[in-house]
Amino acid sequence: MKNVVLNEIFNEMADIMEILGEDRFRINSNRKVGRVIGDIATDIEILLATGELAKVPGIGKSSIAKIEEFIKTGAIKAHQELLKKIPPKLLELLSVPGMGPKGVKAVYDKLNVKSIAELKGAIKNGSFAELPGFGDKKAAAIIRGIEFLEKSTGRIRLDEAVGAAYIVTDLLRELAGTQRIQTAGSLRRRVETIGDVDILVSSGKSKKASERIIEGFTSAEFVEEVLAAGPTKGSAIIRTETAPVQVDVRVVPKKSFGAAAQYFTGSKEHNVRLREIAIKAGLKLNEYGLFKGEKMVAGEDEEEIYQELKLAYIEPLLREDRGEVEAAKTNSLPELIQVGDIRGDFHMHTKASDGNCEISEIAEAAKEIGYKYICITDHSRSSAIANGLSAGQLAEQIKQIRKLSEKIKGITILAGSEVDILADGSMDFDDKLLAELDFVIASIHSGMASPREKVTKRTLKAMDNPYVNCIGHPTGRLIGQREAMDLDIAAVIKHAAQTQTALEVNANPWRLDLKDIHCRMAIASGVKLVIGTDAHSIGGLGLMGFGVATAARGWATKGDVLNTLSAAKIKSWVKSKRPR
DNA sequence: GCCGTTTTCGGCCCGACTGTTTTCAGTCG
Repeated sequence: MKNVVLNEIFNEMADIMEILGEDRFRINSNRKVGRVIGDIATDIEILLATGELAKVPGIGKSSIAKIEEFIKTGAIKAHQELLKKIPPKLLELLSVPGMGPKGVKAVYDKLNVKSIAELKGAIKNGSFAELPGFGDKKAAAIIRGIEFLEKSTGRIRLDEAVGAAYIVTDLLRELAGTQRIQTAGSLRRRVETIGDVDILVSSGKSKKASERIIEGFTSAEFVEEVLAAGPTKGSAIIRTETAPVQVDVRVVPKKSFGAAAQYFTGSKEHNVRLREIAIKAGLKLNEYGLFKGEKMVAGEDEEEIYQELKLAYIEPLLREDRGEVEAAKTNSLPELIQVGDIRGDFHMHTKASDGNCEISEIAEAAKEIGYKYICITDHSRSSAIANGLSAGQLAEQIKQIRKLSEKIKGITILAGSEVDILADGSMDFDDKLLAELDFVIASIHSGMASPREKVTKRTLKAMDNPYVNCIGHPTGRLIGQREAMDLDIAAVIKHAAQTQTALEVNANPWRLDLKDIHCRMAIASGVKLVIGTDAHSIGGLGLMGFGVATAARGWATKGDVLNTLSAAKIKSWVKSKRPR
């Protein structure tokens, strides 16, 4: 798919135009085109060919011409022209916290600084601080920004963000004057990676109460560095078990709590849409409330804001300006799947392969959660590193599972396997053995760097096997660590629909694979999702929420997810693909 | 550059904090 590279091109054009000081509305427009392309789950070439692209909001004639040019020639002239206007490394300066387009233009024009390395030099020799509008403090802030950039790994995983949020909310709860506490931002929307953690607090009326809360936060022992501390907002880098995390705390009055929650949950693009709707209705929306003139018409609760704007309530998970505002207008939002709808977990490992607990232990733990069934899916023999089971060992395990499922009351234990898809697309076990299993997940664990055609073909062939019920972690990505395979996801989804094969939403926060927009694409094609925690321990079962959130971000309803069915229904679903 | 139950022209989201300023621009979210 050319979506990703087009997304980058349009963003780069916007960045360059911003440095050059061009019209900000055109800049915004280009940025929006980039984002919209990045969010689209369908191959942009297909959209272009079918004429659907013209219907996508935000993409106009001029952008369509550019996209067409790119698909035909592999480049966009306007983009090339812009690139000629600035030195290649200048854009990296924008990534330094504290350096915006104006700052970049100033250091380039006046000091001929063309890269982060040269910026460092200009700060060291003092020329930076002498620029008009700059100074010693700004110089120090930029140096800190560069250091942060050098040591940080960028965005953090969801589980890390959740951990950081706990550290801070635990403290805030203990502080005098705090009333309601709510995590907001991308963490509340359960975006796959988080830049910084936003936490919202409501406090009593006095300004002092608010100041004390910010002070309590910024002076906490876990704070490594205070980035900003005003009367209502504090921003700090905190220590966590894994990485340093930036946390922003905002204190708002009780009557504005809902408006602030709405505002700080974002996404920015979603909020822009809401404010536009407000303006058209003669209202004004900000973090303090929805106003008609001076009068507040909504603000204490989030729901009333949407209500007053004549929109159905939009769940945080959907607030990305990916069509949810339009759906809210016509009251056609999906009823999203929730953790409570999940009746069982399909993907887990035990001591037999690379897990650390017994089947009985994980079954009891699952029963405790309230599941009606689990499916044991240890690795197959080719996953030697993961101590994969031989055919004989799996046959033994199946017997063991049947006995345990009888013995442990209140939960059904299904016998499954996470079978390797071999290099030629065949399965690591023969069909006779696979036929003994209740559910088969097929996964690629090797040759992930192979060319697109090869990894795609492998996956398609696996789905042709009548005993394969689900493709595990279809793209193989590890967030922040390993790129996804160069898989033709559109082809995989199409074939999944044709072969009645489900696609996994691996709930492990390292994976979240399929990711949200791929889930949406699969659902649109009628493909069922299976949410699996890929637990390697009892604690791993607790990751289900991340998978459910990811599916819901892809607009999944209960009906789109196999985990919401009973064990009996699962069995008949499996049976319907098998030869009679 | 994009868009239209106030518009095919004339608009286009909002506020906190910081630093360098004597009233505001830049950056961030």
